Amino acid sequence: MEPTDASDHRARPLVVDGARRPGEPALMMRDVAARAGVSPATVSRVLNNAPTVRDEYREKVLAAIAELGYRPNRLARNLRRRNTEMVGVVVSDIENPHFTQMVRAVEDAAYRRGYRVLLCNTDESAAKQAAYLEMLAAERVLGVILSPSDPAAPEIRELLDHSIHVVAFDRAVDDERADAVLADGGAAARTAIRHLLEAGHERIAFIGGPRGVSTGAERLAGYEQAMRAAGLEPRWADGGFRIEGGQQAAEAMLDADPVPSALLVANNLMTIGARKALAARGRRVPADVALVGIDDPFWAELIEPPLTTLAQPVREMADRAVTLLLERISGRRTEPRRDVFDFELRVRGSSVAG
Amino acid sequence: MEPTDASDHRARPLVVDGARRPGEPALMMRDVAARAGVSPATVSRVLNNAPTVRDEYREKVLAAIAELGYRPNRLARNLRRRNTEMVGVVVSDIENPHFTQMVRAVEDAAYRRGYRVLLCNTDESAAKQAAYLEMLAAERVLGVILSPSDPAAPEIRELLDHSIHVVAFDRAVDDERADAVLADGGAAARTAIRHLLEAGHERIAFIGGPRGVSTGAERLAGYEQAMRAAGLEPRWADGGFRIEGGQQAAEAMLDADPVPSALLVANNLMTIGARKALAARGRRVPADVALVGIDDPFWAELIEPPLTTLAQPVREMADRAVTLLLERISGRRTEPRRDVFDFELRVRGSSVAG
DNA sequence: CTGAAAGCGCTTACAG
DNA sequence: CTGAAAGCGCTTACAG
Repeated sequence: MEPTDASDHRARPLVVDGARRPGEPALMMRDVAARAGVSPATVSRVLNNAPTVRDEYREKVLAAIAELGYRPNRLARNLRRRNTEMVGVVVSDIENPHFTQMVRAVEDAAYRRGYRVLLCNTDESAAKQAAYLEMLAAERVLGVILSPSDPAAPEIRELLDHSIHVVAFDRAVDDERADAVLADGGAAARTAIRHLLEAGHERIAFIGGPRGVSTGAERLAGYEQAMRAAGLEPRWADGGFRIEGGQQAAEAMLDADPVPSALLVANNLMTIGARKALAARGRRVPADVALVGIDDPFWAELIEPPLTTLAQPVREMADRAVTLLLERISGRRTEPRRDVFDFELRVRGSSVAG
Repeated sequence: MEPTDASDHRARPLVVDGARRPGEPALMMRDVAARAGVSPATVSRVLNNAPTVRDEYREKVLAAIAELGYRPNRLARNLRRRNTEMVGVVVSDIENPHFTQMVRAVEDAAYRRGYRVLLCNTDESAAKQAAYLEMLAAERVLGVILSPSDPAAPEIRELLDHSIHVVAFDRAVDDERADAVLADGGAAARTAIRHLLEAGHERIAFIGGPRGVSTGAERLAGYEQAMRAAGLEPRWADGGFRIEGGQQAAEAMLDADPVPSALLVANNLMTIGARKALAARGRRVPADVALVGIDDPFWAELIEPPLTTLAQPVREMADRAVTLLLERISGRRTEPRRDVFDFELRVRGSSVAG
């Protein structure tokens, strides 16, 4: 038996022949009202759990709903109430396990609270982000959880102007009225460098992401800072947060002189690319080159050697994002808020000799 | 002051700096109409690309829209038109890379055709599937692409009764009015067994999924059939399509006598579990035990040895599912249709000596 | 506590 | 080709 959740009010009618005939006009509130001998207003009150309905009526209405198999039309309610119960979730690549985890966690948190998720995948494209944000505005969603491809997009301002709440997730947005749930990528990079320094490395190179997004910029800054603090020369390349970019950047570094003894890679996709490059160049991990990746995708433990990572508390962060959104929606909070979480270093075989 | 039509009771201030002040009532069609000197009906026609609008008016309307920053309210259109541009996508676990690929591909195909995706994650729970399908019905989505946790759920019938189209994806549903886009899991299992027989294996065990869903049932049937045809005794266990289940099933098999020389695993999550079991028991792949997995997740090429898999053409299938849905929506087709795709064997290191 | 009536912001037959 | 008017199916002040 499945655990039944509270929202599951499936008092199922005995429909005589198994099904209403298809194509029949959908039932409306007034049909239920007629059957129950009350007004549509009363039906509406029952459906919305208004406390003021007499028990006798409530039961009649519930019975009529069950007998007829009535299903309210949300479209009408949404128009009347001028909003929906939907939350837009905008990510740049849902196939990236980091975002998959996040989408999953947001969906979960939203579902538990009675909200639904409209999924928007922007492919790191500013144009697609713009199209989606416009659509979310037109659709009058309650709020948007946004991991921006373009943090300065004018559509973000427009959403906020229309009082549609925005929570920046994972990556910051420029507009200061948005809430934000972020992880401290600068600290993550510094932690990683410290770990590699302790393991005796000095020639530590960095494969970074686009500096136009906050995660790209701050992870690079953290790396440079940690290297300079240790009296070492930073050396880095931009892999665009993509597999191929990571591979190309790593290949170039491995072909250069001196060859790095350790590689810090700024996201999980580029780490896949870096591993390909290492394999292609015949470099063993960690004997020849140590490898540390930011993000903790589930495959980190599947590969050989397992990948040392910096992990964000994705579920907690997703939960927080939904919480912040609901605080704003309910009006309990009006000032923007910015929560920053810490990464956690997970040492595995790719950075230390087994 | 703006030039206002006498009928416009809501004189609207000029927008000075490009941004409307937050909290102001949203612009409506009649505001645009007043500014352009036409009726709301004409604004609507322009917005919907009705061919009958005089060019001069069209331009005036477009200009007014741009100047005011008007964004139509989809909620109202949806109510009036009695539908939405949304498609529900229901999967049992979006974190399962197989479904991630599928959701991604469906989102892509839907986006290109102007539809949006409402994401529903059921966690293999019949109750959650029921709640989501009810919501999709209430929301009057155009259609549902469904990989069912519960193929016999009464909500599926209800959707179809309400003329909301359903395309079963990956897994079949009982109701015959639904379209279906499936892959031939029986043939996949037979192909896998043939491959292992050719490699000289005879003690081939199978880790299957729940027989309550079509993929679980038919992959098992294909395995049994192929084994019997080869004069071999089938041996299988149910791993519930989950990592832990796959691990437990594999451990039991490895502890039994005789130990299988090859393992066919019915989905990618259980394959992860099987690998854990093999590692825990100190069995080398493929030297001690060959391993073949159904599904071709991206991590199959990342691990050591790379995993031999049976791959579904997920993108093609997703495209087809969206196509079938749109055929039904447009009324171009009224009879249900069922498309079955073939898996493809991808031989990698886990099943043949390197 | 309940009902009649207005209204959410569009679209679309209908008449001109 | 265009506009006035009705209506999509609910919710919610308002009056009783």
